[in-house]
Formats: sequence, C-alpha cells, structure tokens
Amino acid sequence: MTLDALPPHQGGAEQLARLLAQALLTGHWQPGDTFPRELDIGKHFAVSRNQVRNALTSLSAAGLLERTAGRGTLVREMGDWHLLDPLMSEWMTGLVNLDPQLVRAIYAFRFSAEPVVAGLAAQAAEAEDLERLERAFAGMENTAGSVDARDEHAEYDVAFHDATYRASHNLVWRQMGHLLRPSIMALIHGSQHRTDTLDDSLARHRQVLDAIRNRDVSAAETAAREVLRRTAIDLGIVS
Amino acid sequence: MTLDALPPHQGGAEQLARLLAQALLTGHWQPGDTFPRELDIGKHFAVSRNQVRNALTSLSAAGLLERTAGRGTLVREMGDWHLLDPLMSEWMTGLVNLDPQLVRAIYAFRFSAEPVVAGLAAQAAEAEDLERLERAFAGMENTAGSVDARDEHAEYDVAFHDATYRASHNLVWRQMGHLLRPSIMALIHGSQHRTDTLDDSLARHRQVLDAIRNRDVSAAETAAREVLRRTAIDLGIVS
DNA sequence: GCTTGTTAAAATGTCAGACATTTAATAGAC
DNA sequence: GTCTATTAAATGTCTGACATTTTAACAAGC
Repeated sequence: MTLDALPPHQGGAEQLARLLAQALLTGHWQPGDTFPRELDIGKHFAVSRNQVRNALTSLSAAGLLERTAGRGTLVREMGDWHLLDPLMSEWMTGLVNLDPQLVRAIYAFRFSAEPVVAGLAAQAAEAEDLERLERAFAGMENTAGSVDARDEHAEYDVAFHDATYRASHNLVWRQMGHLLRPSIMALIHGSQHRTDTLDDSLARHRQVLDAIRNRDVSAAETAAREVLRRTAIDLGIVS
Repeated sequence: MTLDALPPHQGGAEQLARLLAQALLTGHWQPGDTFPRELDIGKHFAVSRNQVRNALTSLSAAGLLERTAGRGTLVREMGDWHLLDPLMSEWMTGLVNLDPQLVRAIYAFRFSAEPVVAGLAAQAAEAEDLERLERAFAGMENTAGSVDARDEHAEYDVAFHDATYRASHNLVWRQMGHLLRPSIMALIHGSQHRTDTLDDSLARHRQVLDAIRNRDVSAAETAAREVLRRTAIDLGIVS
C-alpha cells in the first residue's frame, strides 16, 4: 500500500504519527507488509527526516511497527498492538471505521472487567470520587436531549466511566480508564440516539452511581453489567 | 538528587533508559523535582545528546517524566505512570527495592482481575492454550525443589499466568500479561521458599489448570483466587 | 555443483553542530 | 508598581555526514 491514499497533514510529528497510526489501525497496511522508508515518507509529506523518525518511534513504541536497522520497517499484527498505551486510545478516538474485531475485543474486556471495577469502587470511593461521578452524571443528563450536544454527552459518558475506574483507588485499574474513550466514542456513530434508549442508558448509569454511593458491592457489579448490556445493544454487538 | 549516586553504564540508549528509569522507580527523585538537563546527563555518562534524548523519550512516553521546551524536565508522580506499558514491566523486573505501595497495587489488581481472566480462560481455552499451560506447570514442578533453579522456576510461574491471560482469547487481557513479571519476580526475593509452601503453591496452580481444562468457570475463578491468596502470603502482604 | 567468502547496496541508527522555539527571570521605562 | 523589552537557559528541530546492520549478488575455491 502506498502513501498516496492518505490525506495531507500540517505541522508536527504528532500529527504525522496520528495520521500514520490511524491508517494502520484501519487496515491500510497488512501485517507483515514493509512500511515505506523514512526518506520516502519525508518526501511525500514534505517534512524532515527527524519528524518522520519521531513519528515512527511513537508507532513502534505502541507496537504497531517493528523496525530493524538494515532491513526496514515491518507492520505488526493486531495481537502485538499495545492497546493499553494512552497514545493508542488517542489515535483510535474519532476513527469511524475501527476494526469491528477490535471494538468487540474492547467491549468484551469492559464487560468482564467493569463490574469488578464498580465493585471495588463501591468499597473504596471517597467523597471526592462521588463528586466526580455526580458531576459526570449530571452532565450526561443535561446533554441527553439535544442532538447537537452529542459529542459533549459522550465526553460526560467517558468521564463517568473514568471516574468509576479512579474510584477503585487502584493505580493499575486507573490507568485503564484511557481505554474507554474509543469504545464510548464509537457509540456516537453506531447508535440511533432515540430518546427512549437514552433514558434507559441514563437510568442504568444512575443505578451504578447509587450503588457506589451506598457502598453496595454486588449491586454495583450488577448495575455495571446492565450498563454494558445497554452498550452492547447500542454498539450493535447483540440485538 | 544528582547523578553521582547512579552506577556507570555501557552502551546504548536502552541501557541508559533502564538505568534512569530504575532510579526513578526506586524513588531516587521526588515527584515534582526537576530532572537533570540533557547536556549534563550526556556529560556524566559520556554519551551523545542523541542517546540521552532517545532515553528521555522512552521515559516520558512511559509517563515517568514530563518535558517542556524552555522549562526543562519534571519528574511525575506515581499516579501518572503508565504501569501497563511493557517497557515499565521490563524496567521493574529485577528491582529489589520496588516501592511497596506499587507492589501492593499490582497485587490488588491481580487479585481482582485474575479470577475473571481464569473464568474467561475456562470458557475460551483451546488445545494450544492448554498445552502452553501444561508446559508451564510441568516446568514449575521440575524446578520446584532445587535452590539454584529459583529464577527458572519464576520464569515458569510467569509463563503459567501469562498463558492464562492468553487463553482468555481477548486482545486486551492478553496485553496485560506483561504486568505479571515484576509481581512474580518480587516473590523470589520476598519469600522463604520452604518446601511445604512450594508444594502448596503448586497444588493451587494445578487446580487452576484442571478447572480450565474442565471448562468449569466458577472453579477456575475460585482456584485463581486461591493461588493469589498464597501469593499474598509469600509477598508478605497478609500473614 | 556446492559451499564459502567478498563485495555492494539499501535501509535504519548515530553523531555533531547550528539554529529555532519556548519559558522564566531580570532589568528598565513610565 | 506595573508593564514591557531583553536576556538566558532549556528543550525541540534541522541538516548533512557517517556508522552499522542486513540482504543479496557474485565470485573463488574445493
């Protein structure tokens, strides 16, 4: 695959990295393919070799590429991607045609993990955590109706789940909050946003919040599972 | 804190990155401190500015440092560390004086997550996965007795748990296998390695293996919890 | 013919030095 | 005192040359 199909870019190695990463994430190149050479990339996008190298360094740190002196740059397979790298989440966010296999994998992870996290949150949450959860939930409520606040609503949704992970008061789980963004953002494009489904989603989130506030571990686990069941429907994973 | 307390190094930006990372991980610098300047580091270790920049790029990608043009390099706090970055696991492995708070956090994560993973493995494991688990378990058995095979035993232990994560057949959980290494390696230095505790540990691992083989989800969850209870004792987290 | 060693080409990796940009502190004008 | 230039110090970027690694081609020798 060549570079010609990619859009132009403007300014900064980060931009270039995002551009190339998103091309890789949407299957623009096949695993095992040789990636274009540094000099060709630089010539194509009219940037210095430095910028190219900085971008490629990020991509290989994220497990998307494998570079070896003398041989060149190879595209790695999905199983080697560092899905938990925050940079990855940033690159995946806003991608419309994310690989369905990946969306399903992330969802399946959340479905197995998030009930546990909600349970931990119910045990460990402090006042500060509850405030964060309530703020996020209030934001979701306020933006539920209007069509042109969809992005904002998604941000509050992300904030709610992230607050749940943080409330677990575990450094490792907390890191995982990054992973939520692309999964939730995919909802915007995937679901119908009918009023009744939104109301349903809100009600389920409220139950998570209440369970955590009441320090009811098993209720939090159940409620989290219910939220994700709703999510699965909206994502089109189940009907 | 100065660079003088650090051991010398030989060759490669990776070595330098490991050296500095381990210094940061053991609290050589406090969060908020300003890290030495590029030129000073280069002069101290007699390496080019390039090498220093490559090393610092890794460290800031892992969330250990925050660099801003003009201001300098700041040391970030533990909550910002990317604990799930594979590089981090590599750096943490072999550290004797890892921060106890960190060891506890990783253990708490495993205690909440690994039962779920074992349950998923019981659902999804295929022949290939069972072979991996059995090979690892056999290795643990063979190396259980001798004192000079402790490192090898730990490797098989890591391999067993990693195989469990892989057997879940979920891309996200699989990535998390990296996190196990430092946690398990810490056991080598922390525990007494008496014969009876080793036998006990082996028996519990065997139950995980059997449960997965029998596709018994709840038995796998229980068995994984038992393994981790043993681990907690060996780590000195509980008595 | 098969192996082995040599050479050449192509790719990434490294170096060195100049320059750019950003930030913070400092001195000066009003 | 406050605002504004100026300066210093740090990281970021560019450029061109060179180093190293890998692969492939090719020739020499048995």
